[in-house]
Amino acid sequence: MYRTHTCGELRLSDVNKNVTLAGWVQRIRKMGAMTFVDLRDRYGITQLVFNDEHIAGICDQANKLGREYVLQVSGRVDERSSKNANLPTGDIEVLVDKLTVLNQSIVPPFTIEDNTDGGDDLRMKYRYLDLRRAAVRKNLELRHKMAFEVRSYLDKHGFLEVETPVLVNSTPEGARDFVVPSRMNPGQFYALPQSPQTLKQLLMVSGFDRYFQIVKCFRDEDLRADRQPEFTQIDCEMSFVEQEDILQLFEGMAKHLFKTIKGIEFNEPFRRMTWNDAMRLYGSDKPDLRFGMEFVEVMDVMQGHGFSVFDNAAYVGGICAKGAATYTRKQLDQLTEFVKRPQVGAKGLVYARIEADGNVKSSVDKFYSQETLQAMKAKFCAEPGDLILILSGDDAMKTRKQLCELRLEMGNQLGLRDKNKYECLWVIDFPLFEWNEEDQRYYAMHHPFTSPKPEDIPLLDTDPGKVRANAYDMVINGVEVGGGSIRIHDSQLQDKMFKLLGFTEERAQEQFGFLMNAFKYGAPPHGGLAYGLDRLVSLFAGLDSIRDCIAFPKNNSGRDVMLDAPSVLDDSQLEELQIKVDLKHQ
RNA sequence: GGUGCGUUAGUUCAGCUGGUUAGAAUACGUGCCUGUCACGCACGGGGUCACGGGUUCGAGUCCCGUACGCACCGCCA
Repeated sequence: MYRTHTCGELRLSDVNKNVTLAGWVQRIRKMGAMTFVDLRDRYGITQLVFNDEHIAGICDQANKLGREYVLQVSGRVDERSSKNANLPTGDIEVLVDKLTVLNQSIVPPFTIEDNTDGGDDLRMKYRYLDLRRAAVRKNLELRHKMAFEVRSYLDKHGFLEVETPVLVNSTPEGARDFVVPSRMNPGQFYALPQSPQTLKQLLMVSGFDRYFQIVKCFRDEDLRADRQPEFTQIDCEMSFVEQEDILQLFEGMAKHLFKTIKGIEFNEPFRRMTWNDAMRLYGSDKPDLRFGMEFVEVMDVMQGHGFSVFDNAAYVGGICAKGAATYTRKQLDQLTEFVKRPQVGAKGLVYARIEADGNVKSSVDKFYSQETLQAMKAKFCAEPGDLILILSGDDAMKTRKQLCELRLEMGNQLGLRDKNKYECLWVIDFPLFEWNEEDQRYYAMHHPFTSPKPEDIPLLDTDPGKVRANAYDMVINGVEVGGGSIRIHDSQLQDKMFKLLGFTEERAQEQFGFLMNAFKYGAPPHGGLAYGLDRLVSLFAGLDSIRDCIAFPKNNSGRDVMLDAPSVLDDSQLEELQIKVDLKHQ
């Protein structure tokens, strides 16, 4: 037996027991004829004492150890004379009788401690060492616990976990596919699923009326802090349900997670907001509701006074930052620069301070009377000490998105985005289509299987852009953690959708014939949703990047720097696949 | 495809308007130390300043390009 206890479990009640521990050397403190070693495993850290008074010469053995050596030690649990309140095991130590070095270690490239000196890049290259750190390990433990609670909740509600294939076929719409060549079918490729969307719909046709799967999905698109090329979805689908049934059940799942994992109870139903309101009030389909600062439109007040920037704009609106009138000229200039960055793209920023006497002092004073400015102040419900920030532009939607960036930045600067506060929201009534200016055609905003709202079906022929979908997203603290829709189960309506999306009958048949045919055999009404597990875990853990809750993540360029993947193939492998690599852009 | 920031010791970073031998902290090594827990003290080793080009009497420092990393925009049904 390698060990009788872990390095995290011994307490005062274990004093005088003879124990055997195994683990890694975290730190060595040499005191002459006595040496302390912090021994670490997954469960914690226990202090070992090597004392020459106890066993002659044992310090010499201990002094030859190095960081990350793997040890097995036996000895007696003693109460410490000076305790360490920072450690769960801080009341005790193990007085070592016998030391066995199970393995040596070369000096690690960074310190394996909570406050490591290693940068992200290096930690990823040696991720197996990084994962020894409690800070990273805790994220994976949280991930396990959340996945466990998801399974428990869904099992309790009659869901079956069914695995779907990873080698499937390529779909033209949506994200780029990762492809896998087929040796047995030369010149042909599988694609890795962007989501098991069509397969779970087929399971509904098969009568598995409550399906779920915690499943890897793959998208060959550029990465972000919250986007990996392979990520994990909690994928769910139900039959004989309406939108309300799905919202209720999965709001319940989110609440179950908050309760069991974080001990937070939500007594009220989650807020709901139409996509239109979200865009109008927050300029985003995933607003962060931890703070207010809703947009206020001020076209009526501010236009027609000779300030041509506003007079010629399609949208003039702003936000009121409570108590921010103390902002200095320098800070306001920095905000102006922030909105003028290419990533935001505004032309400029108009600001107005509400002074202690109630007067409004604005950067465009010369165009406006105090009376007009007071009318504006009233629209914002602004009070002395507040700061009003206004953007304008030719394109109302673009300007709102710029204002959204400014709102989030002000939320950050004013400390309104508390990581320990959670504001959950359903965004509903998404548009069914999105017009693409470049291609001069409609694309499905969600996916081509999303059903229109029944009352909007007539608009499909007259004004497709106005059709609303039975689609919904769950948003927590400005993060889209999940989304779904009620699907089309009628093959005629599905045909119509494909037509509107520019599919010829042949192409629709070729790409989705299997689904269309299945729907002819009695498809039940169905719908579902999928949560992004990585995003949920990073939100619960308060992380800035989903990488920190993934054991072996990819870097910004989609590379695994530890494995050095992707890599070129041997000629013999290419030969077998009958593939010739000819890089065009070199 | 684009924008911004970065690349200097094992690591994290400093290095100003260009100027003799490139620093700190930490890690590492050696020695001292019996109550440390970020132990302490002393000494020591450790650098192709990412790469290529240019400007200059002289480049870690200025300019151009490349590579890599991070954040973001586009993209992500």
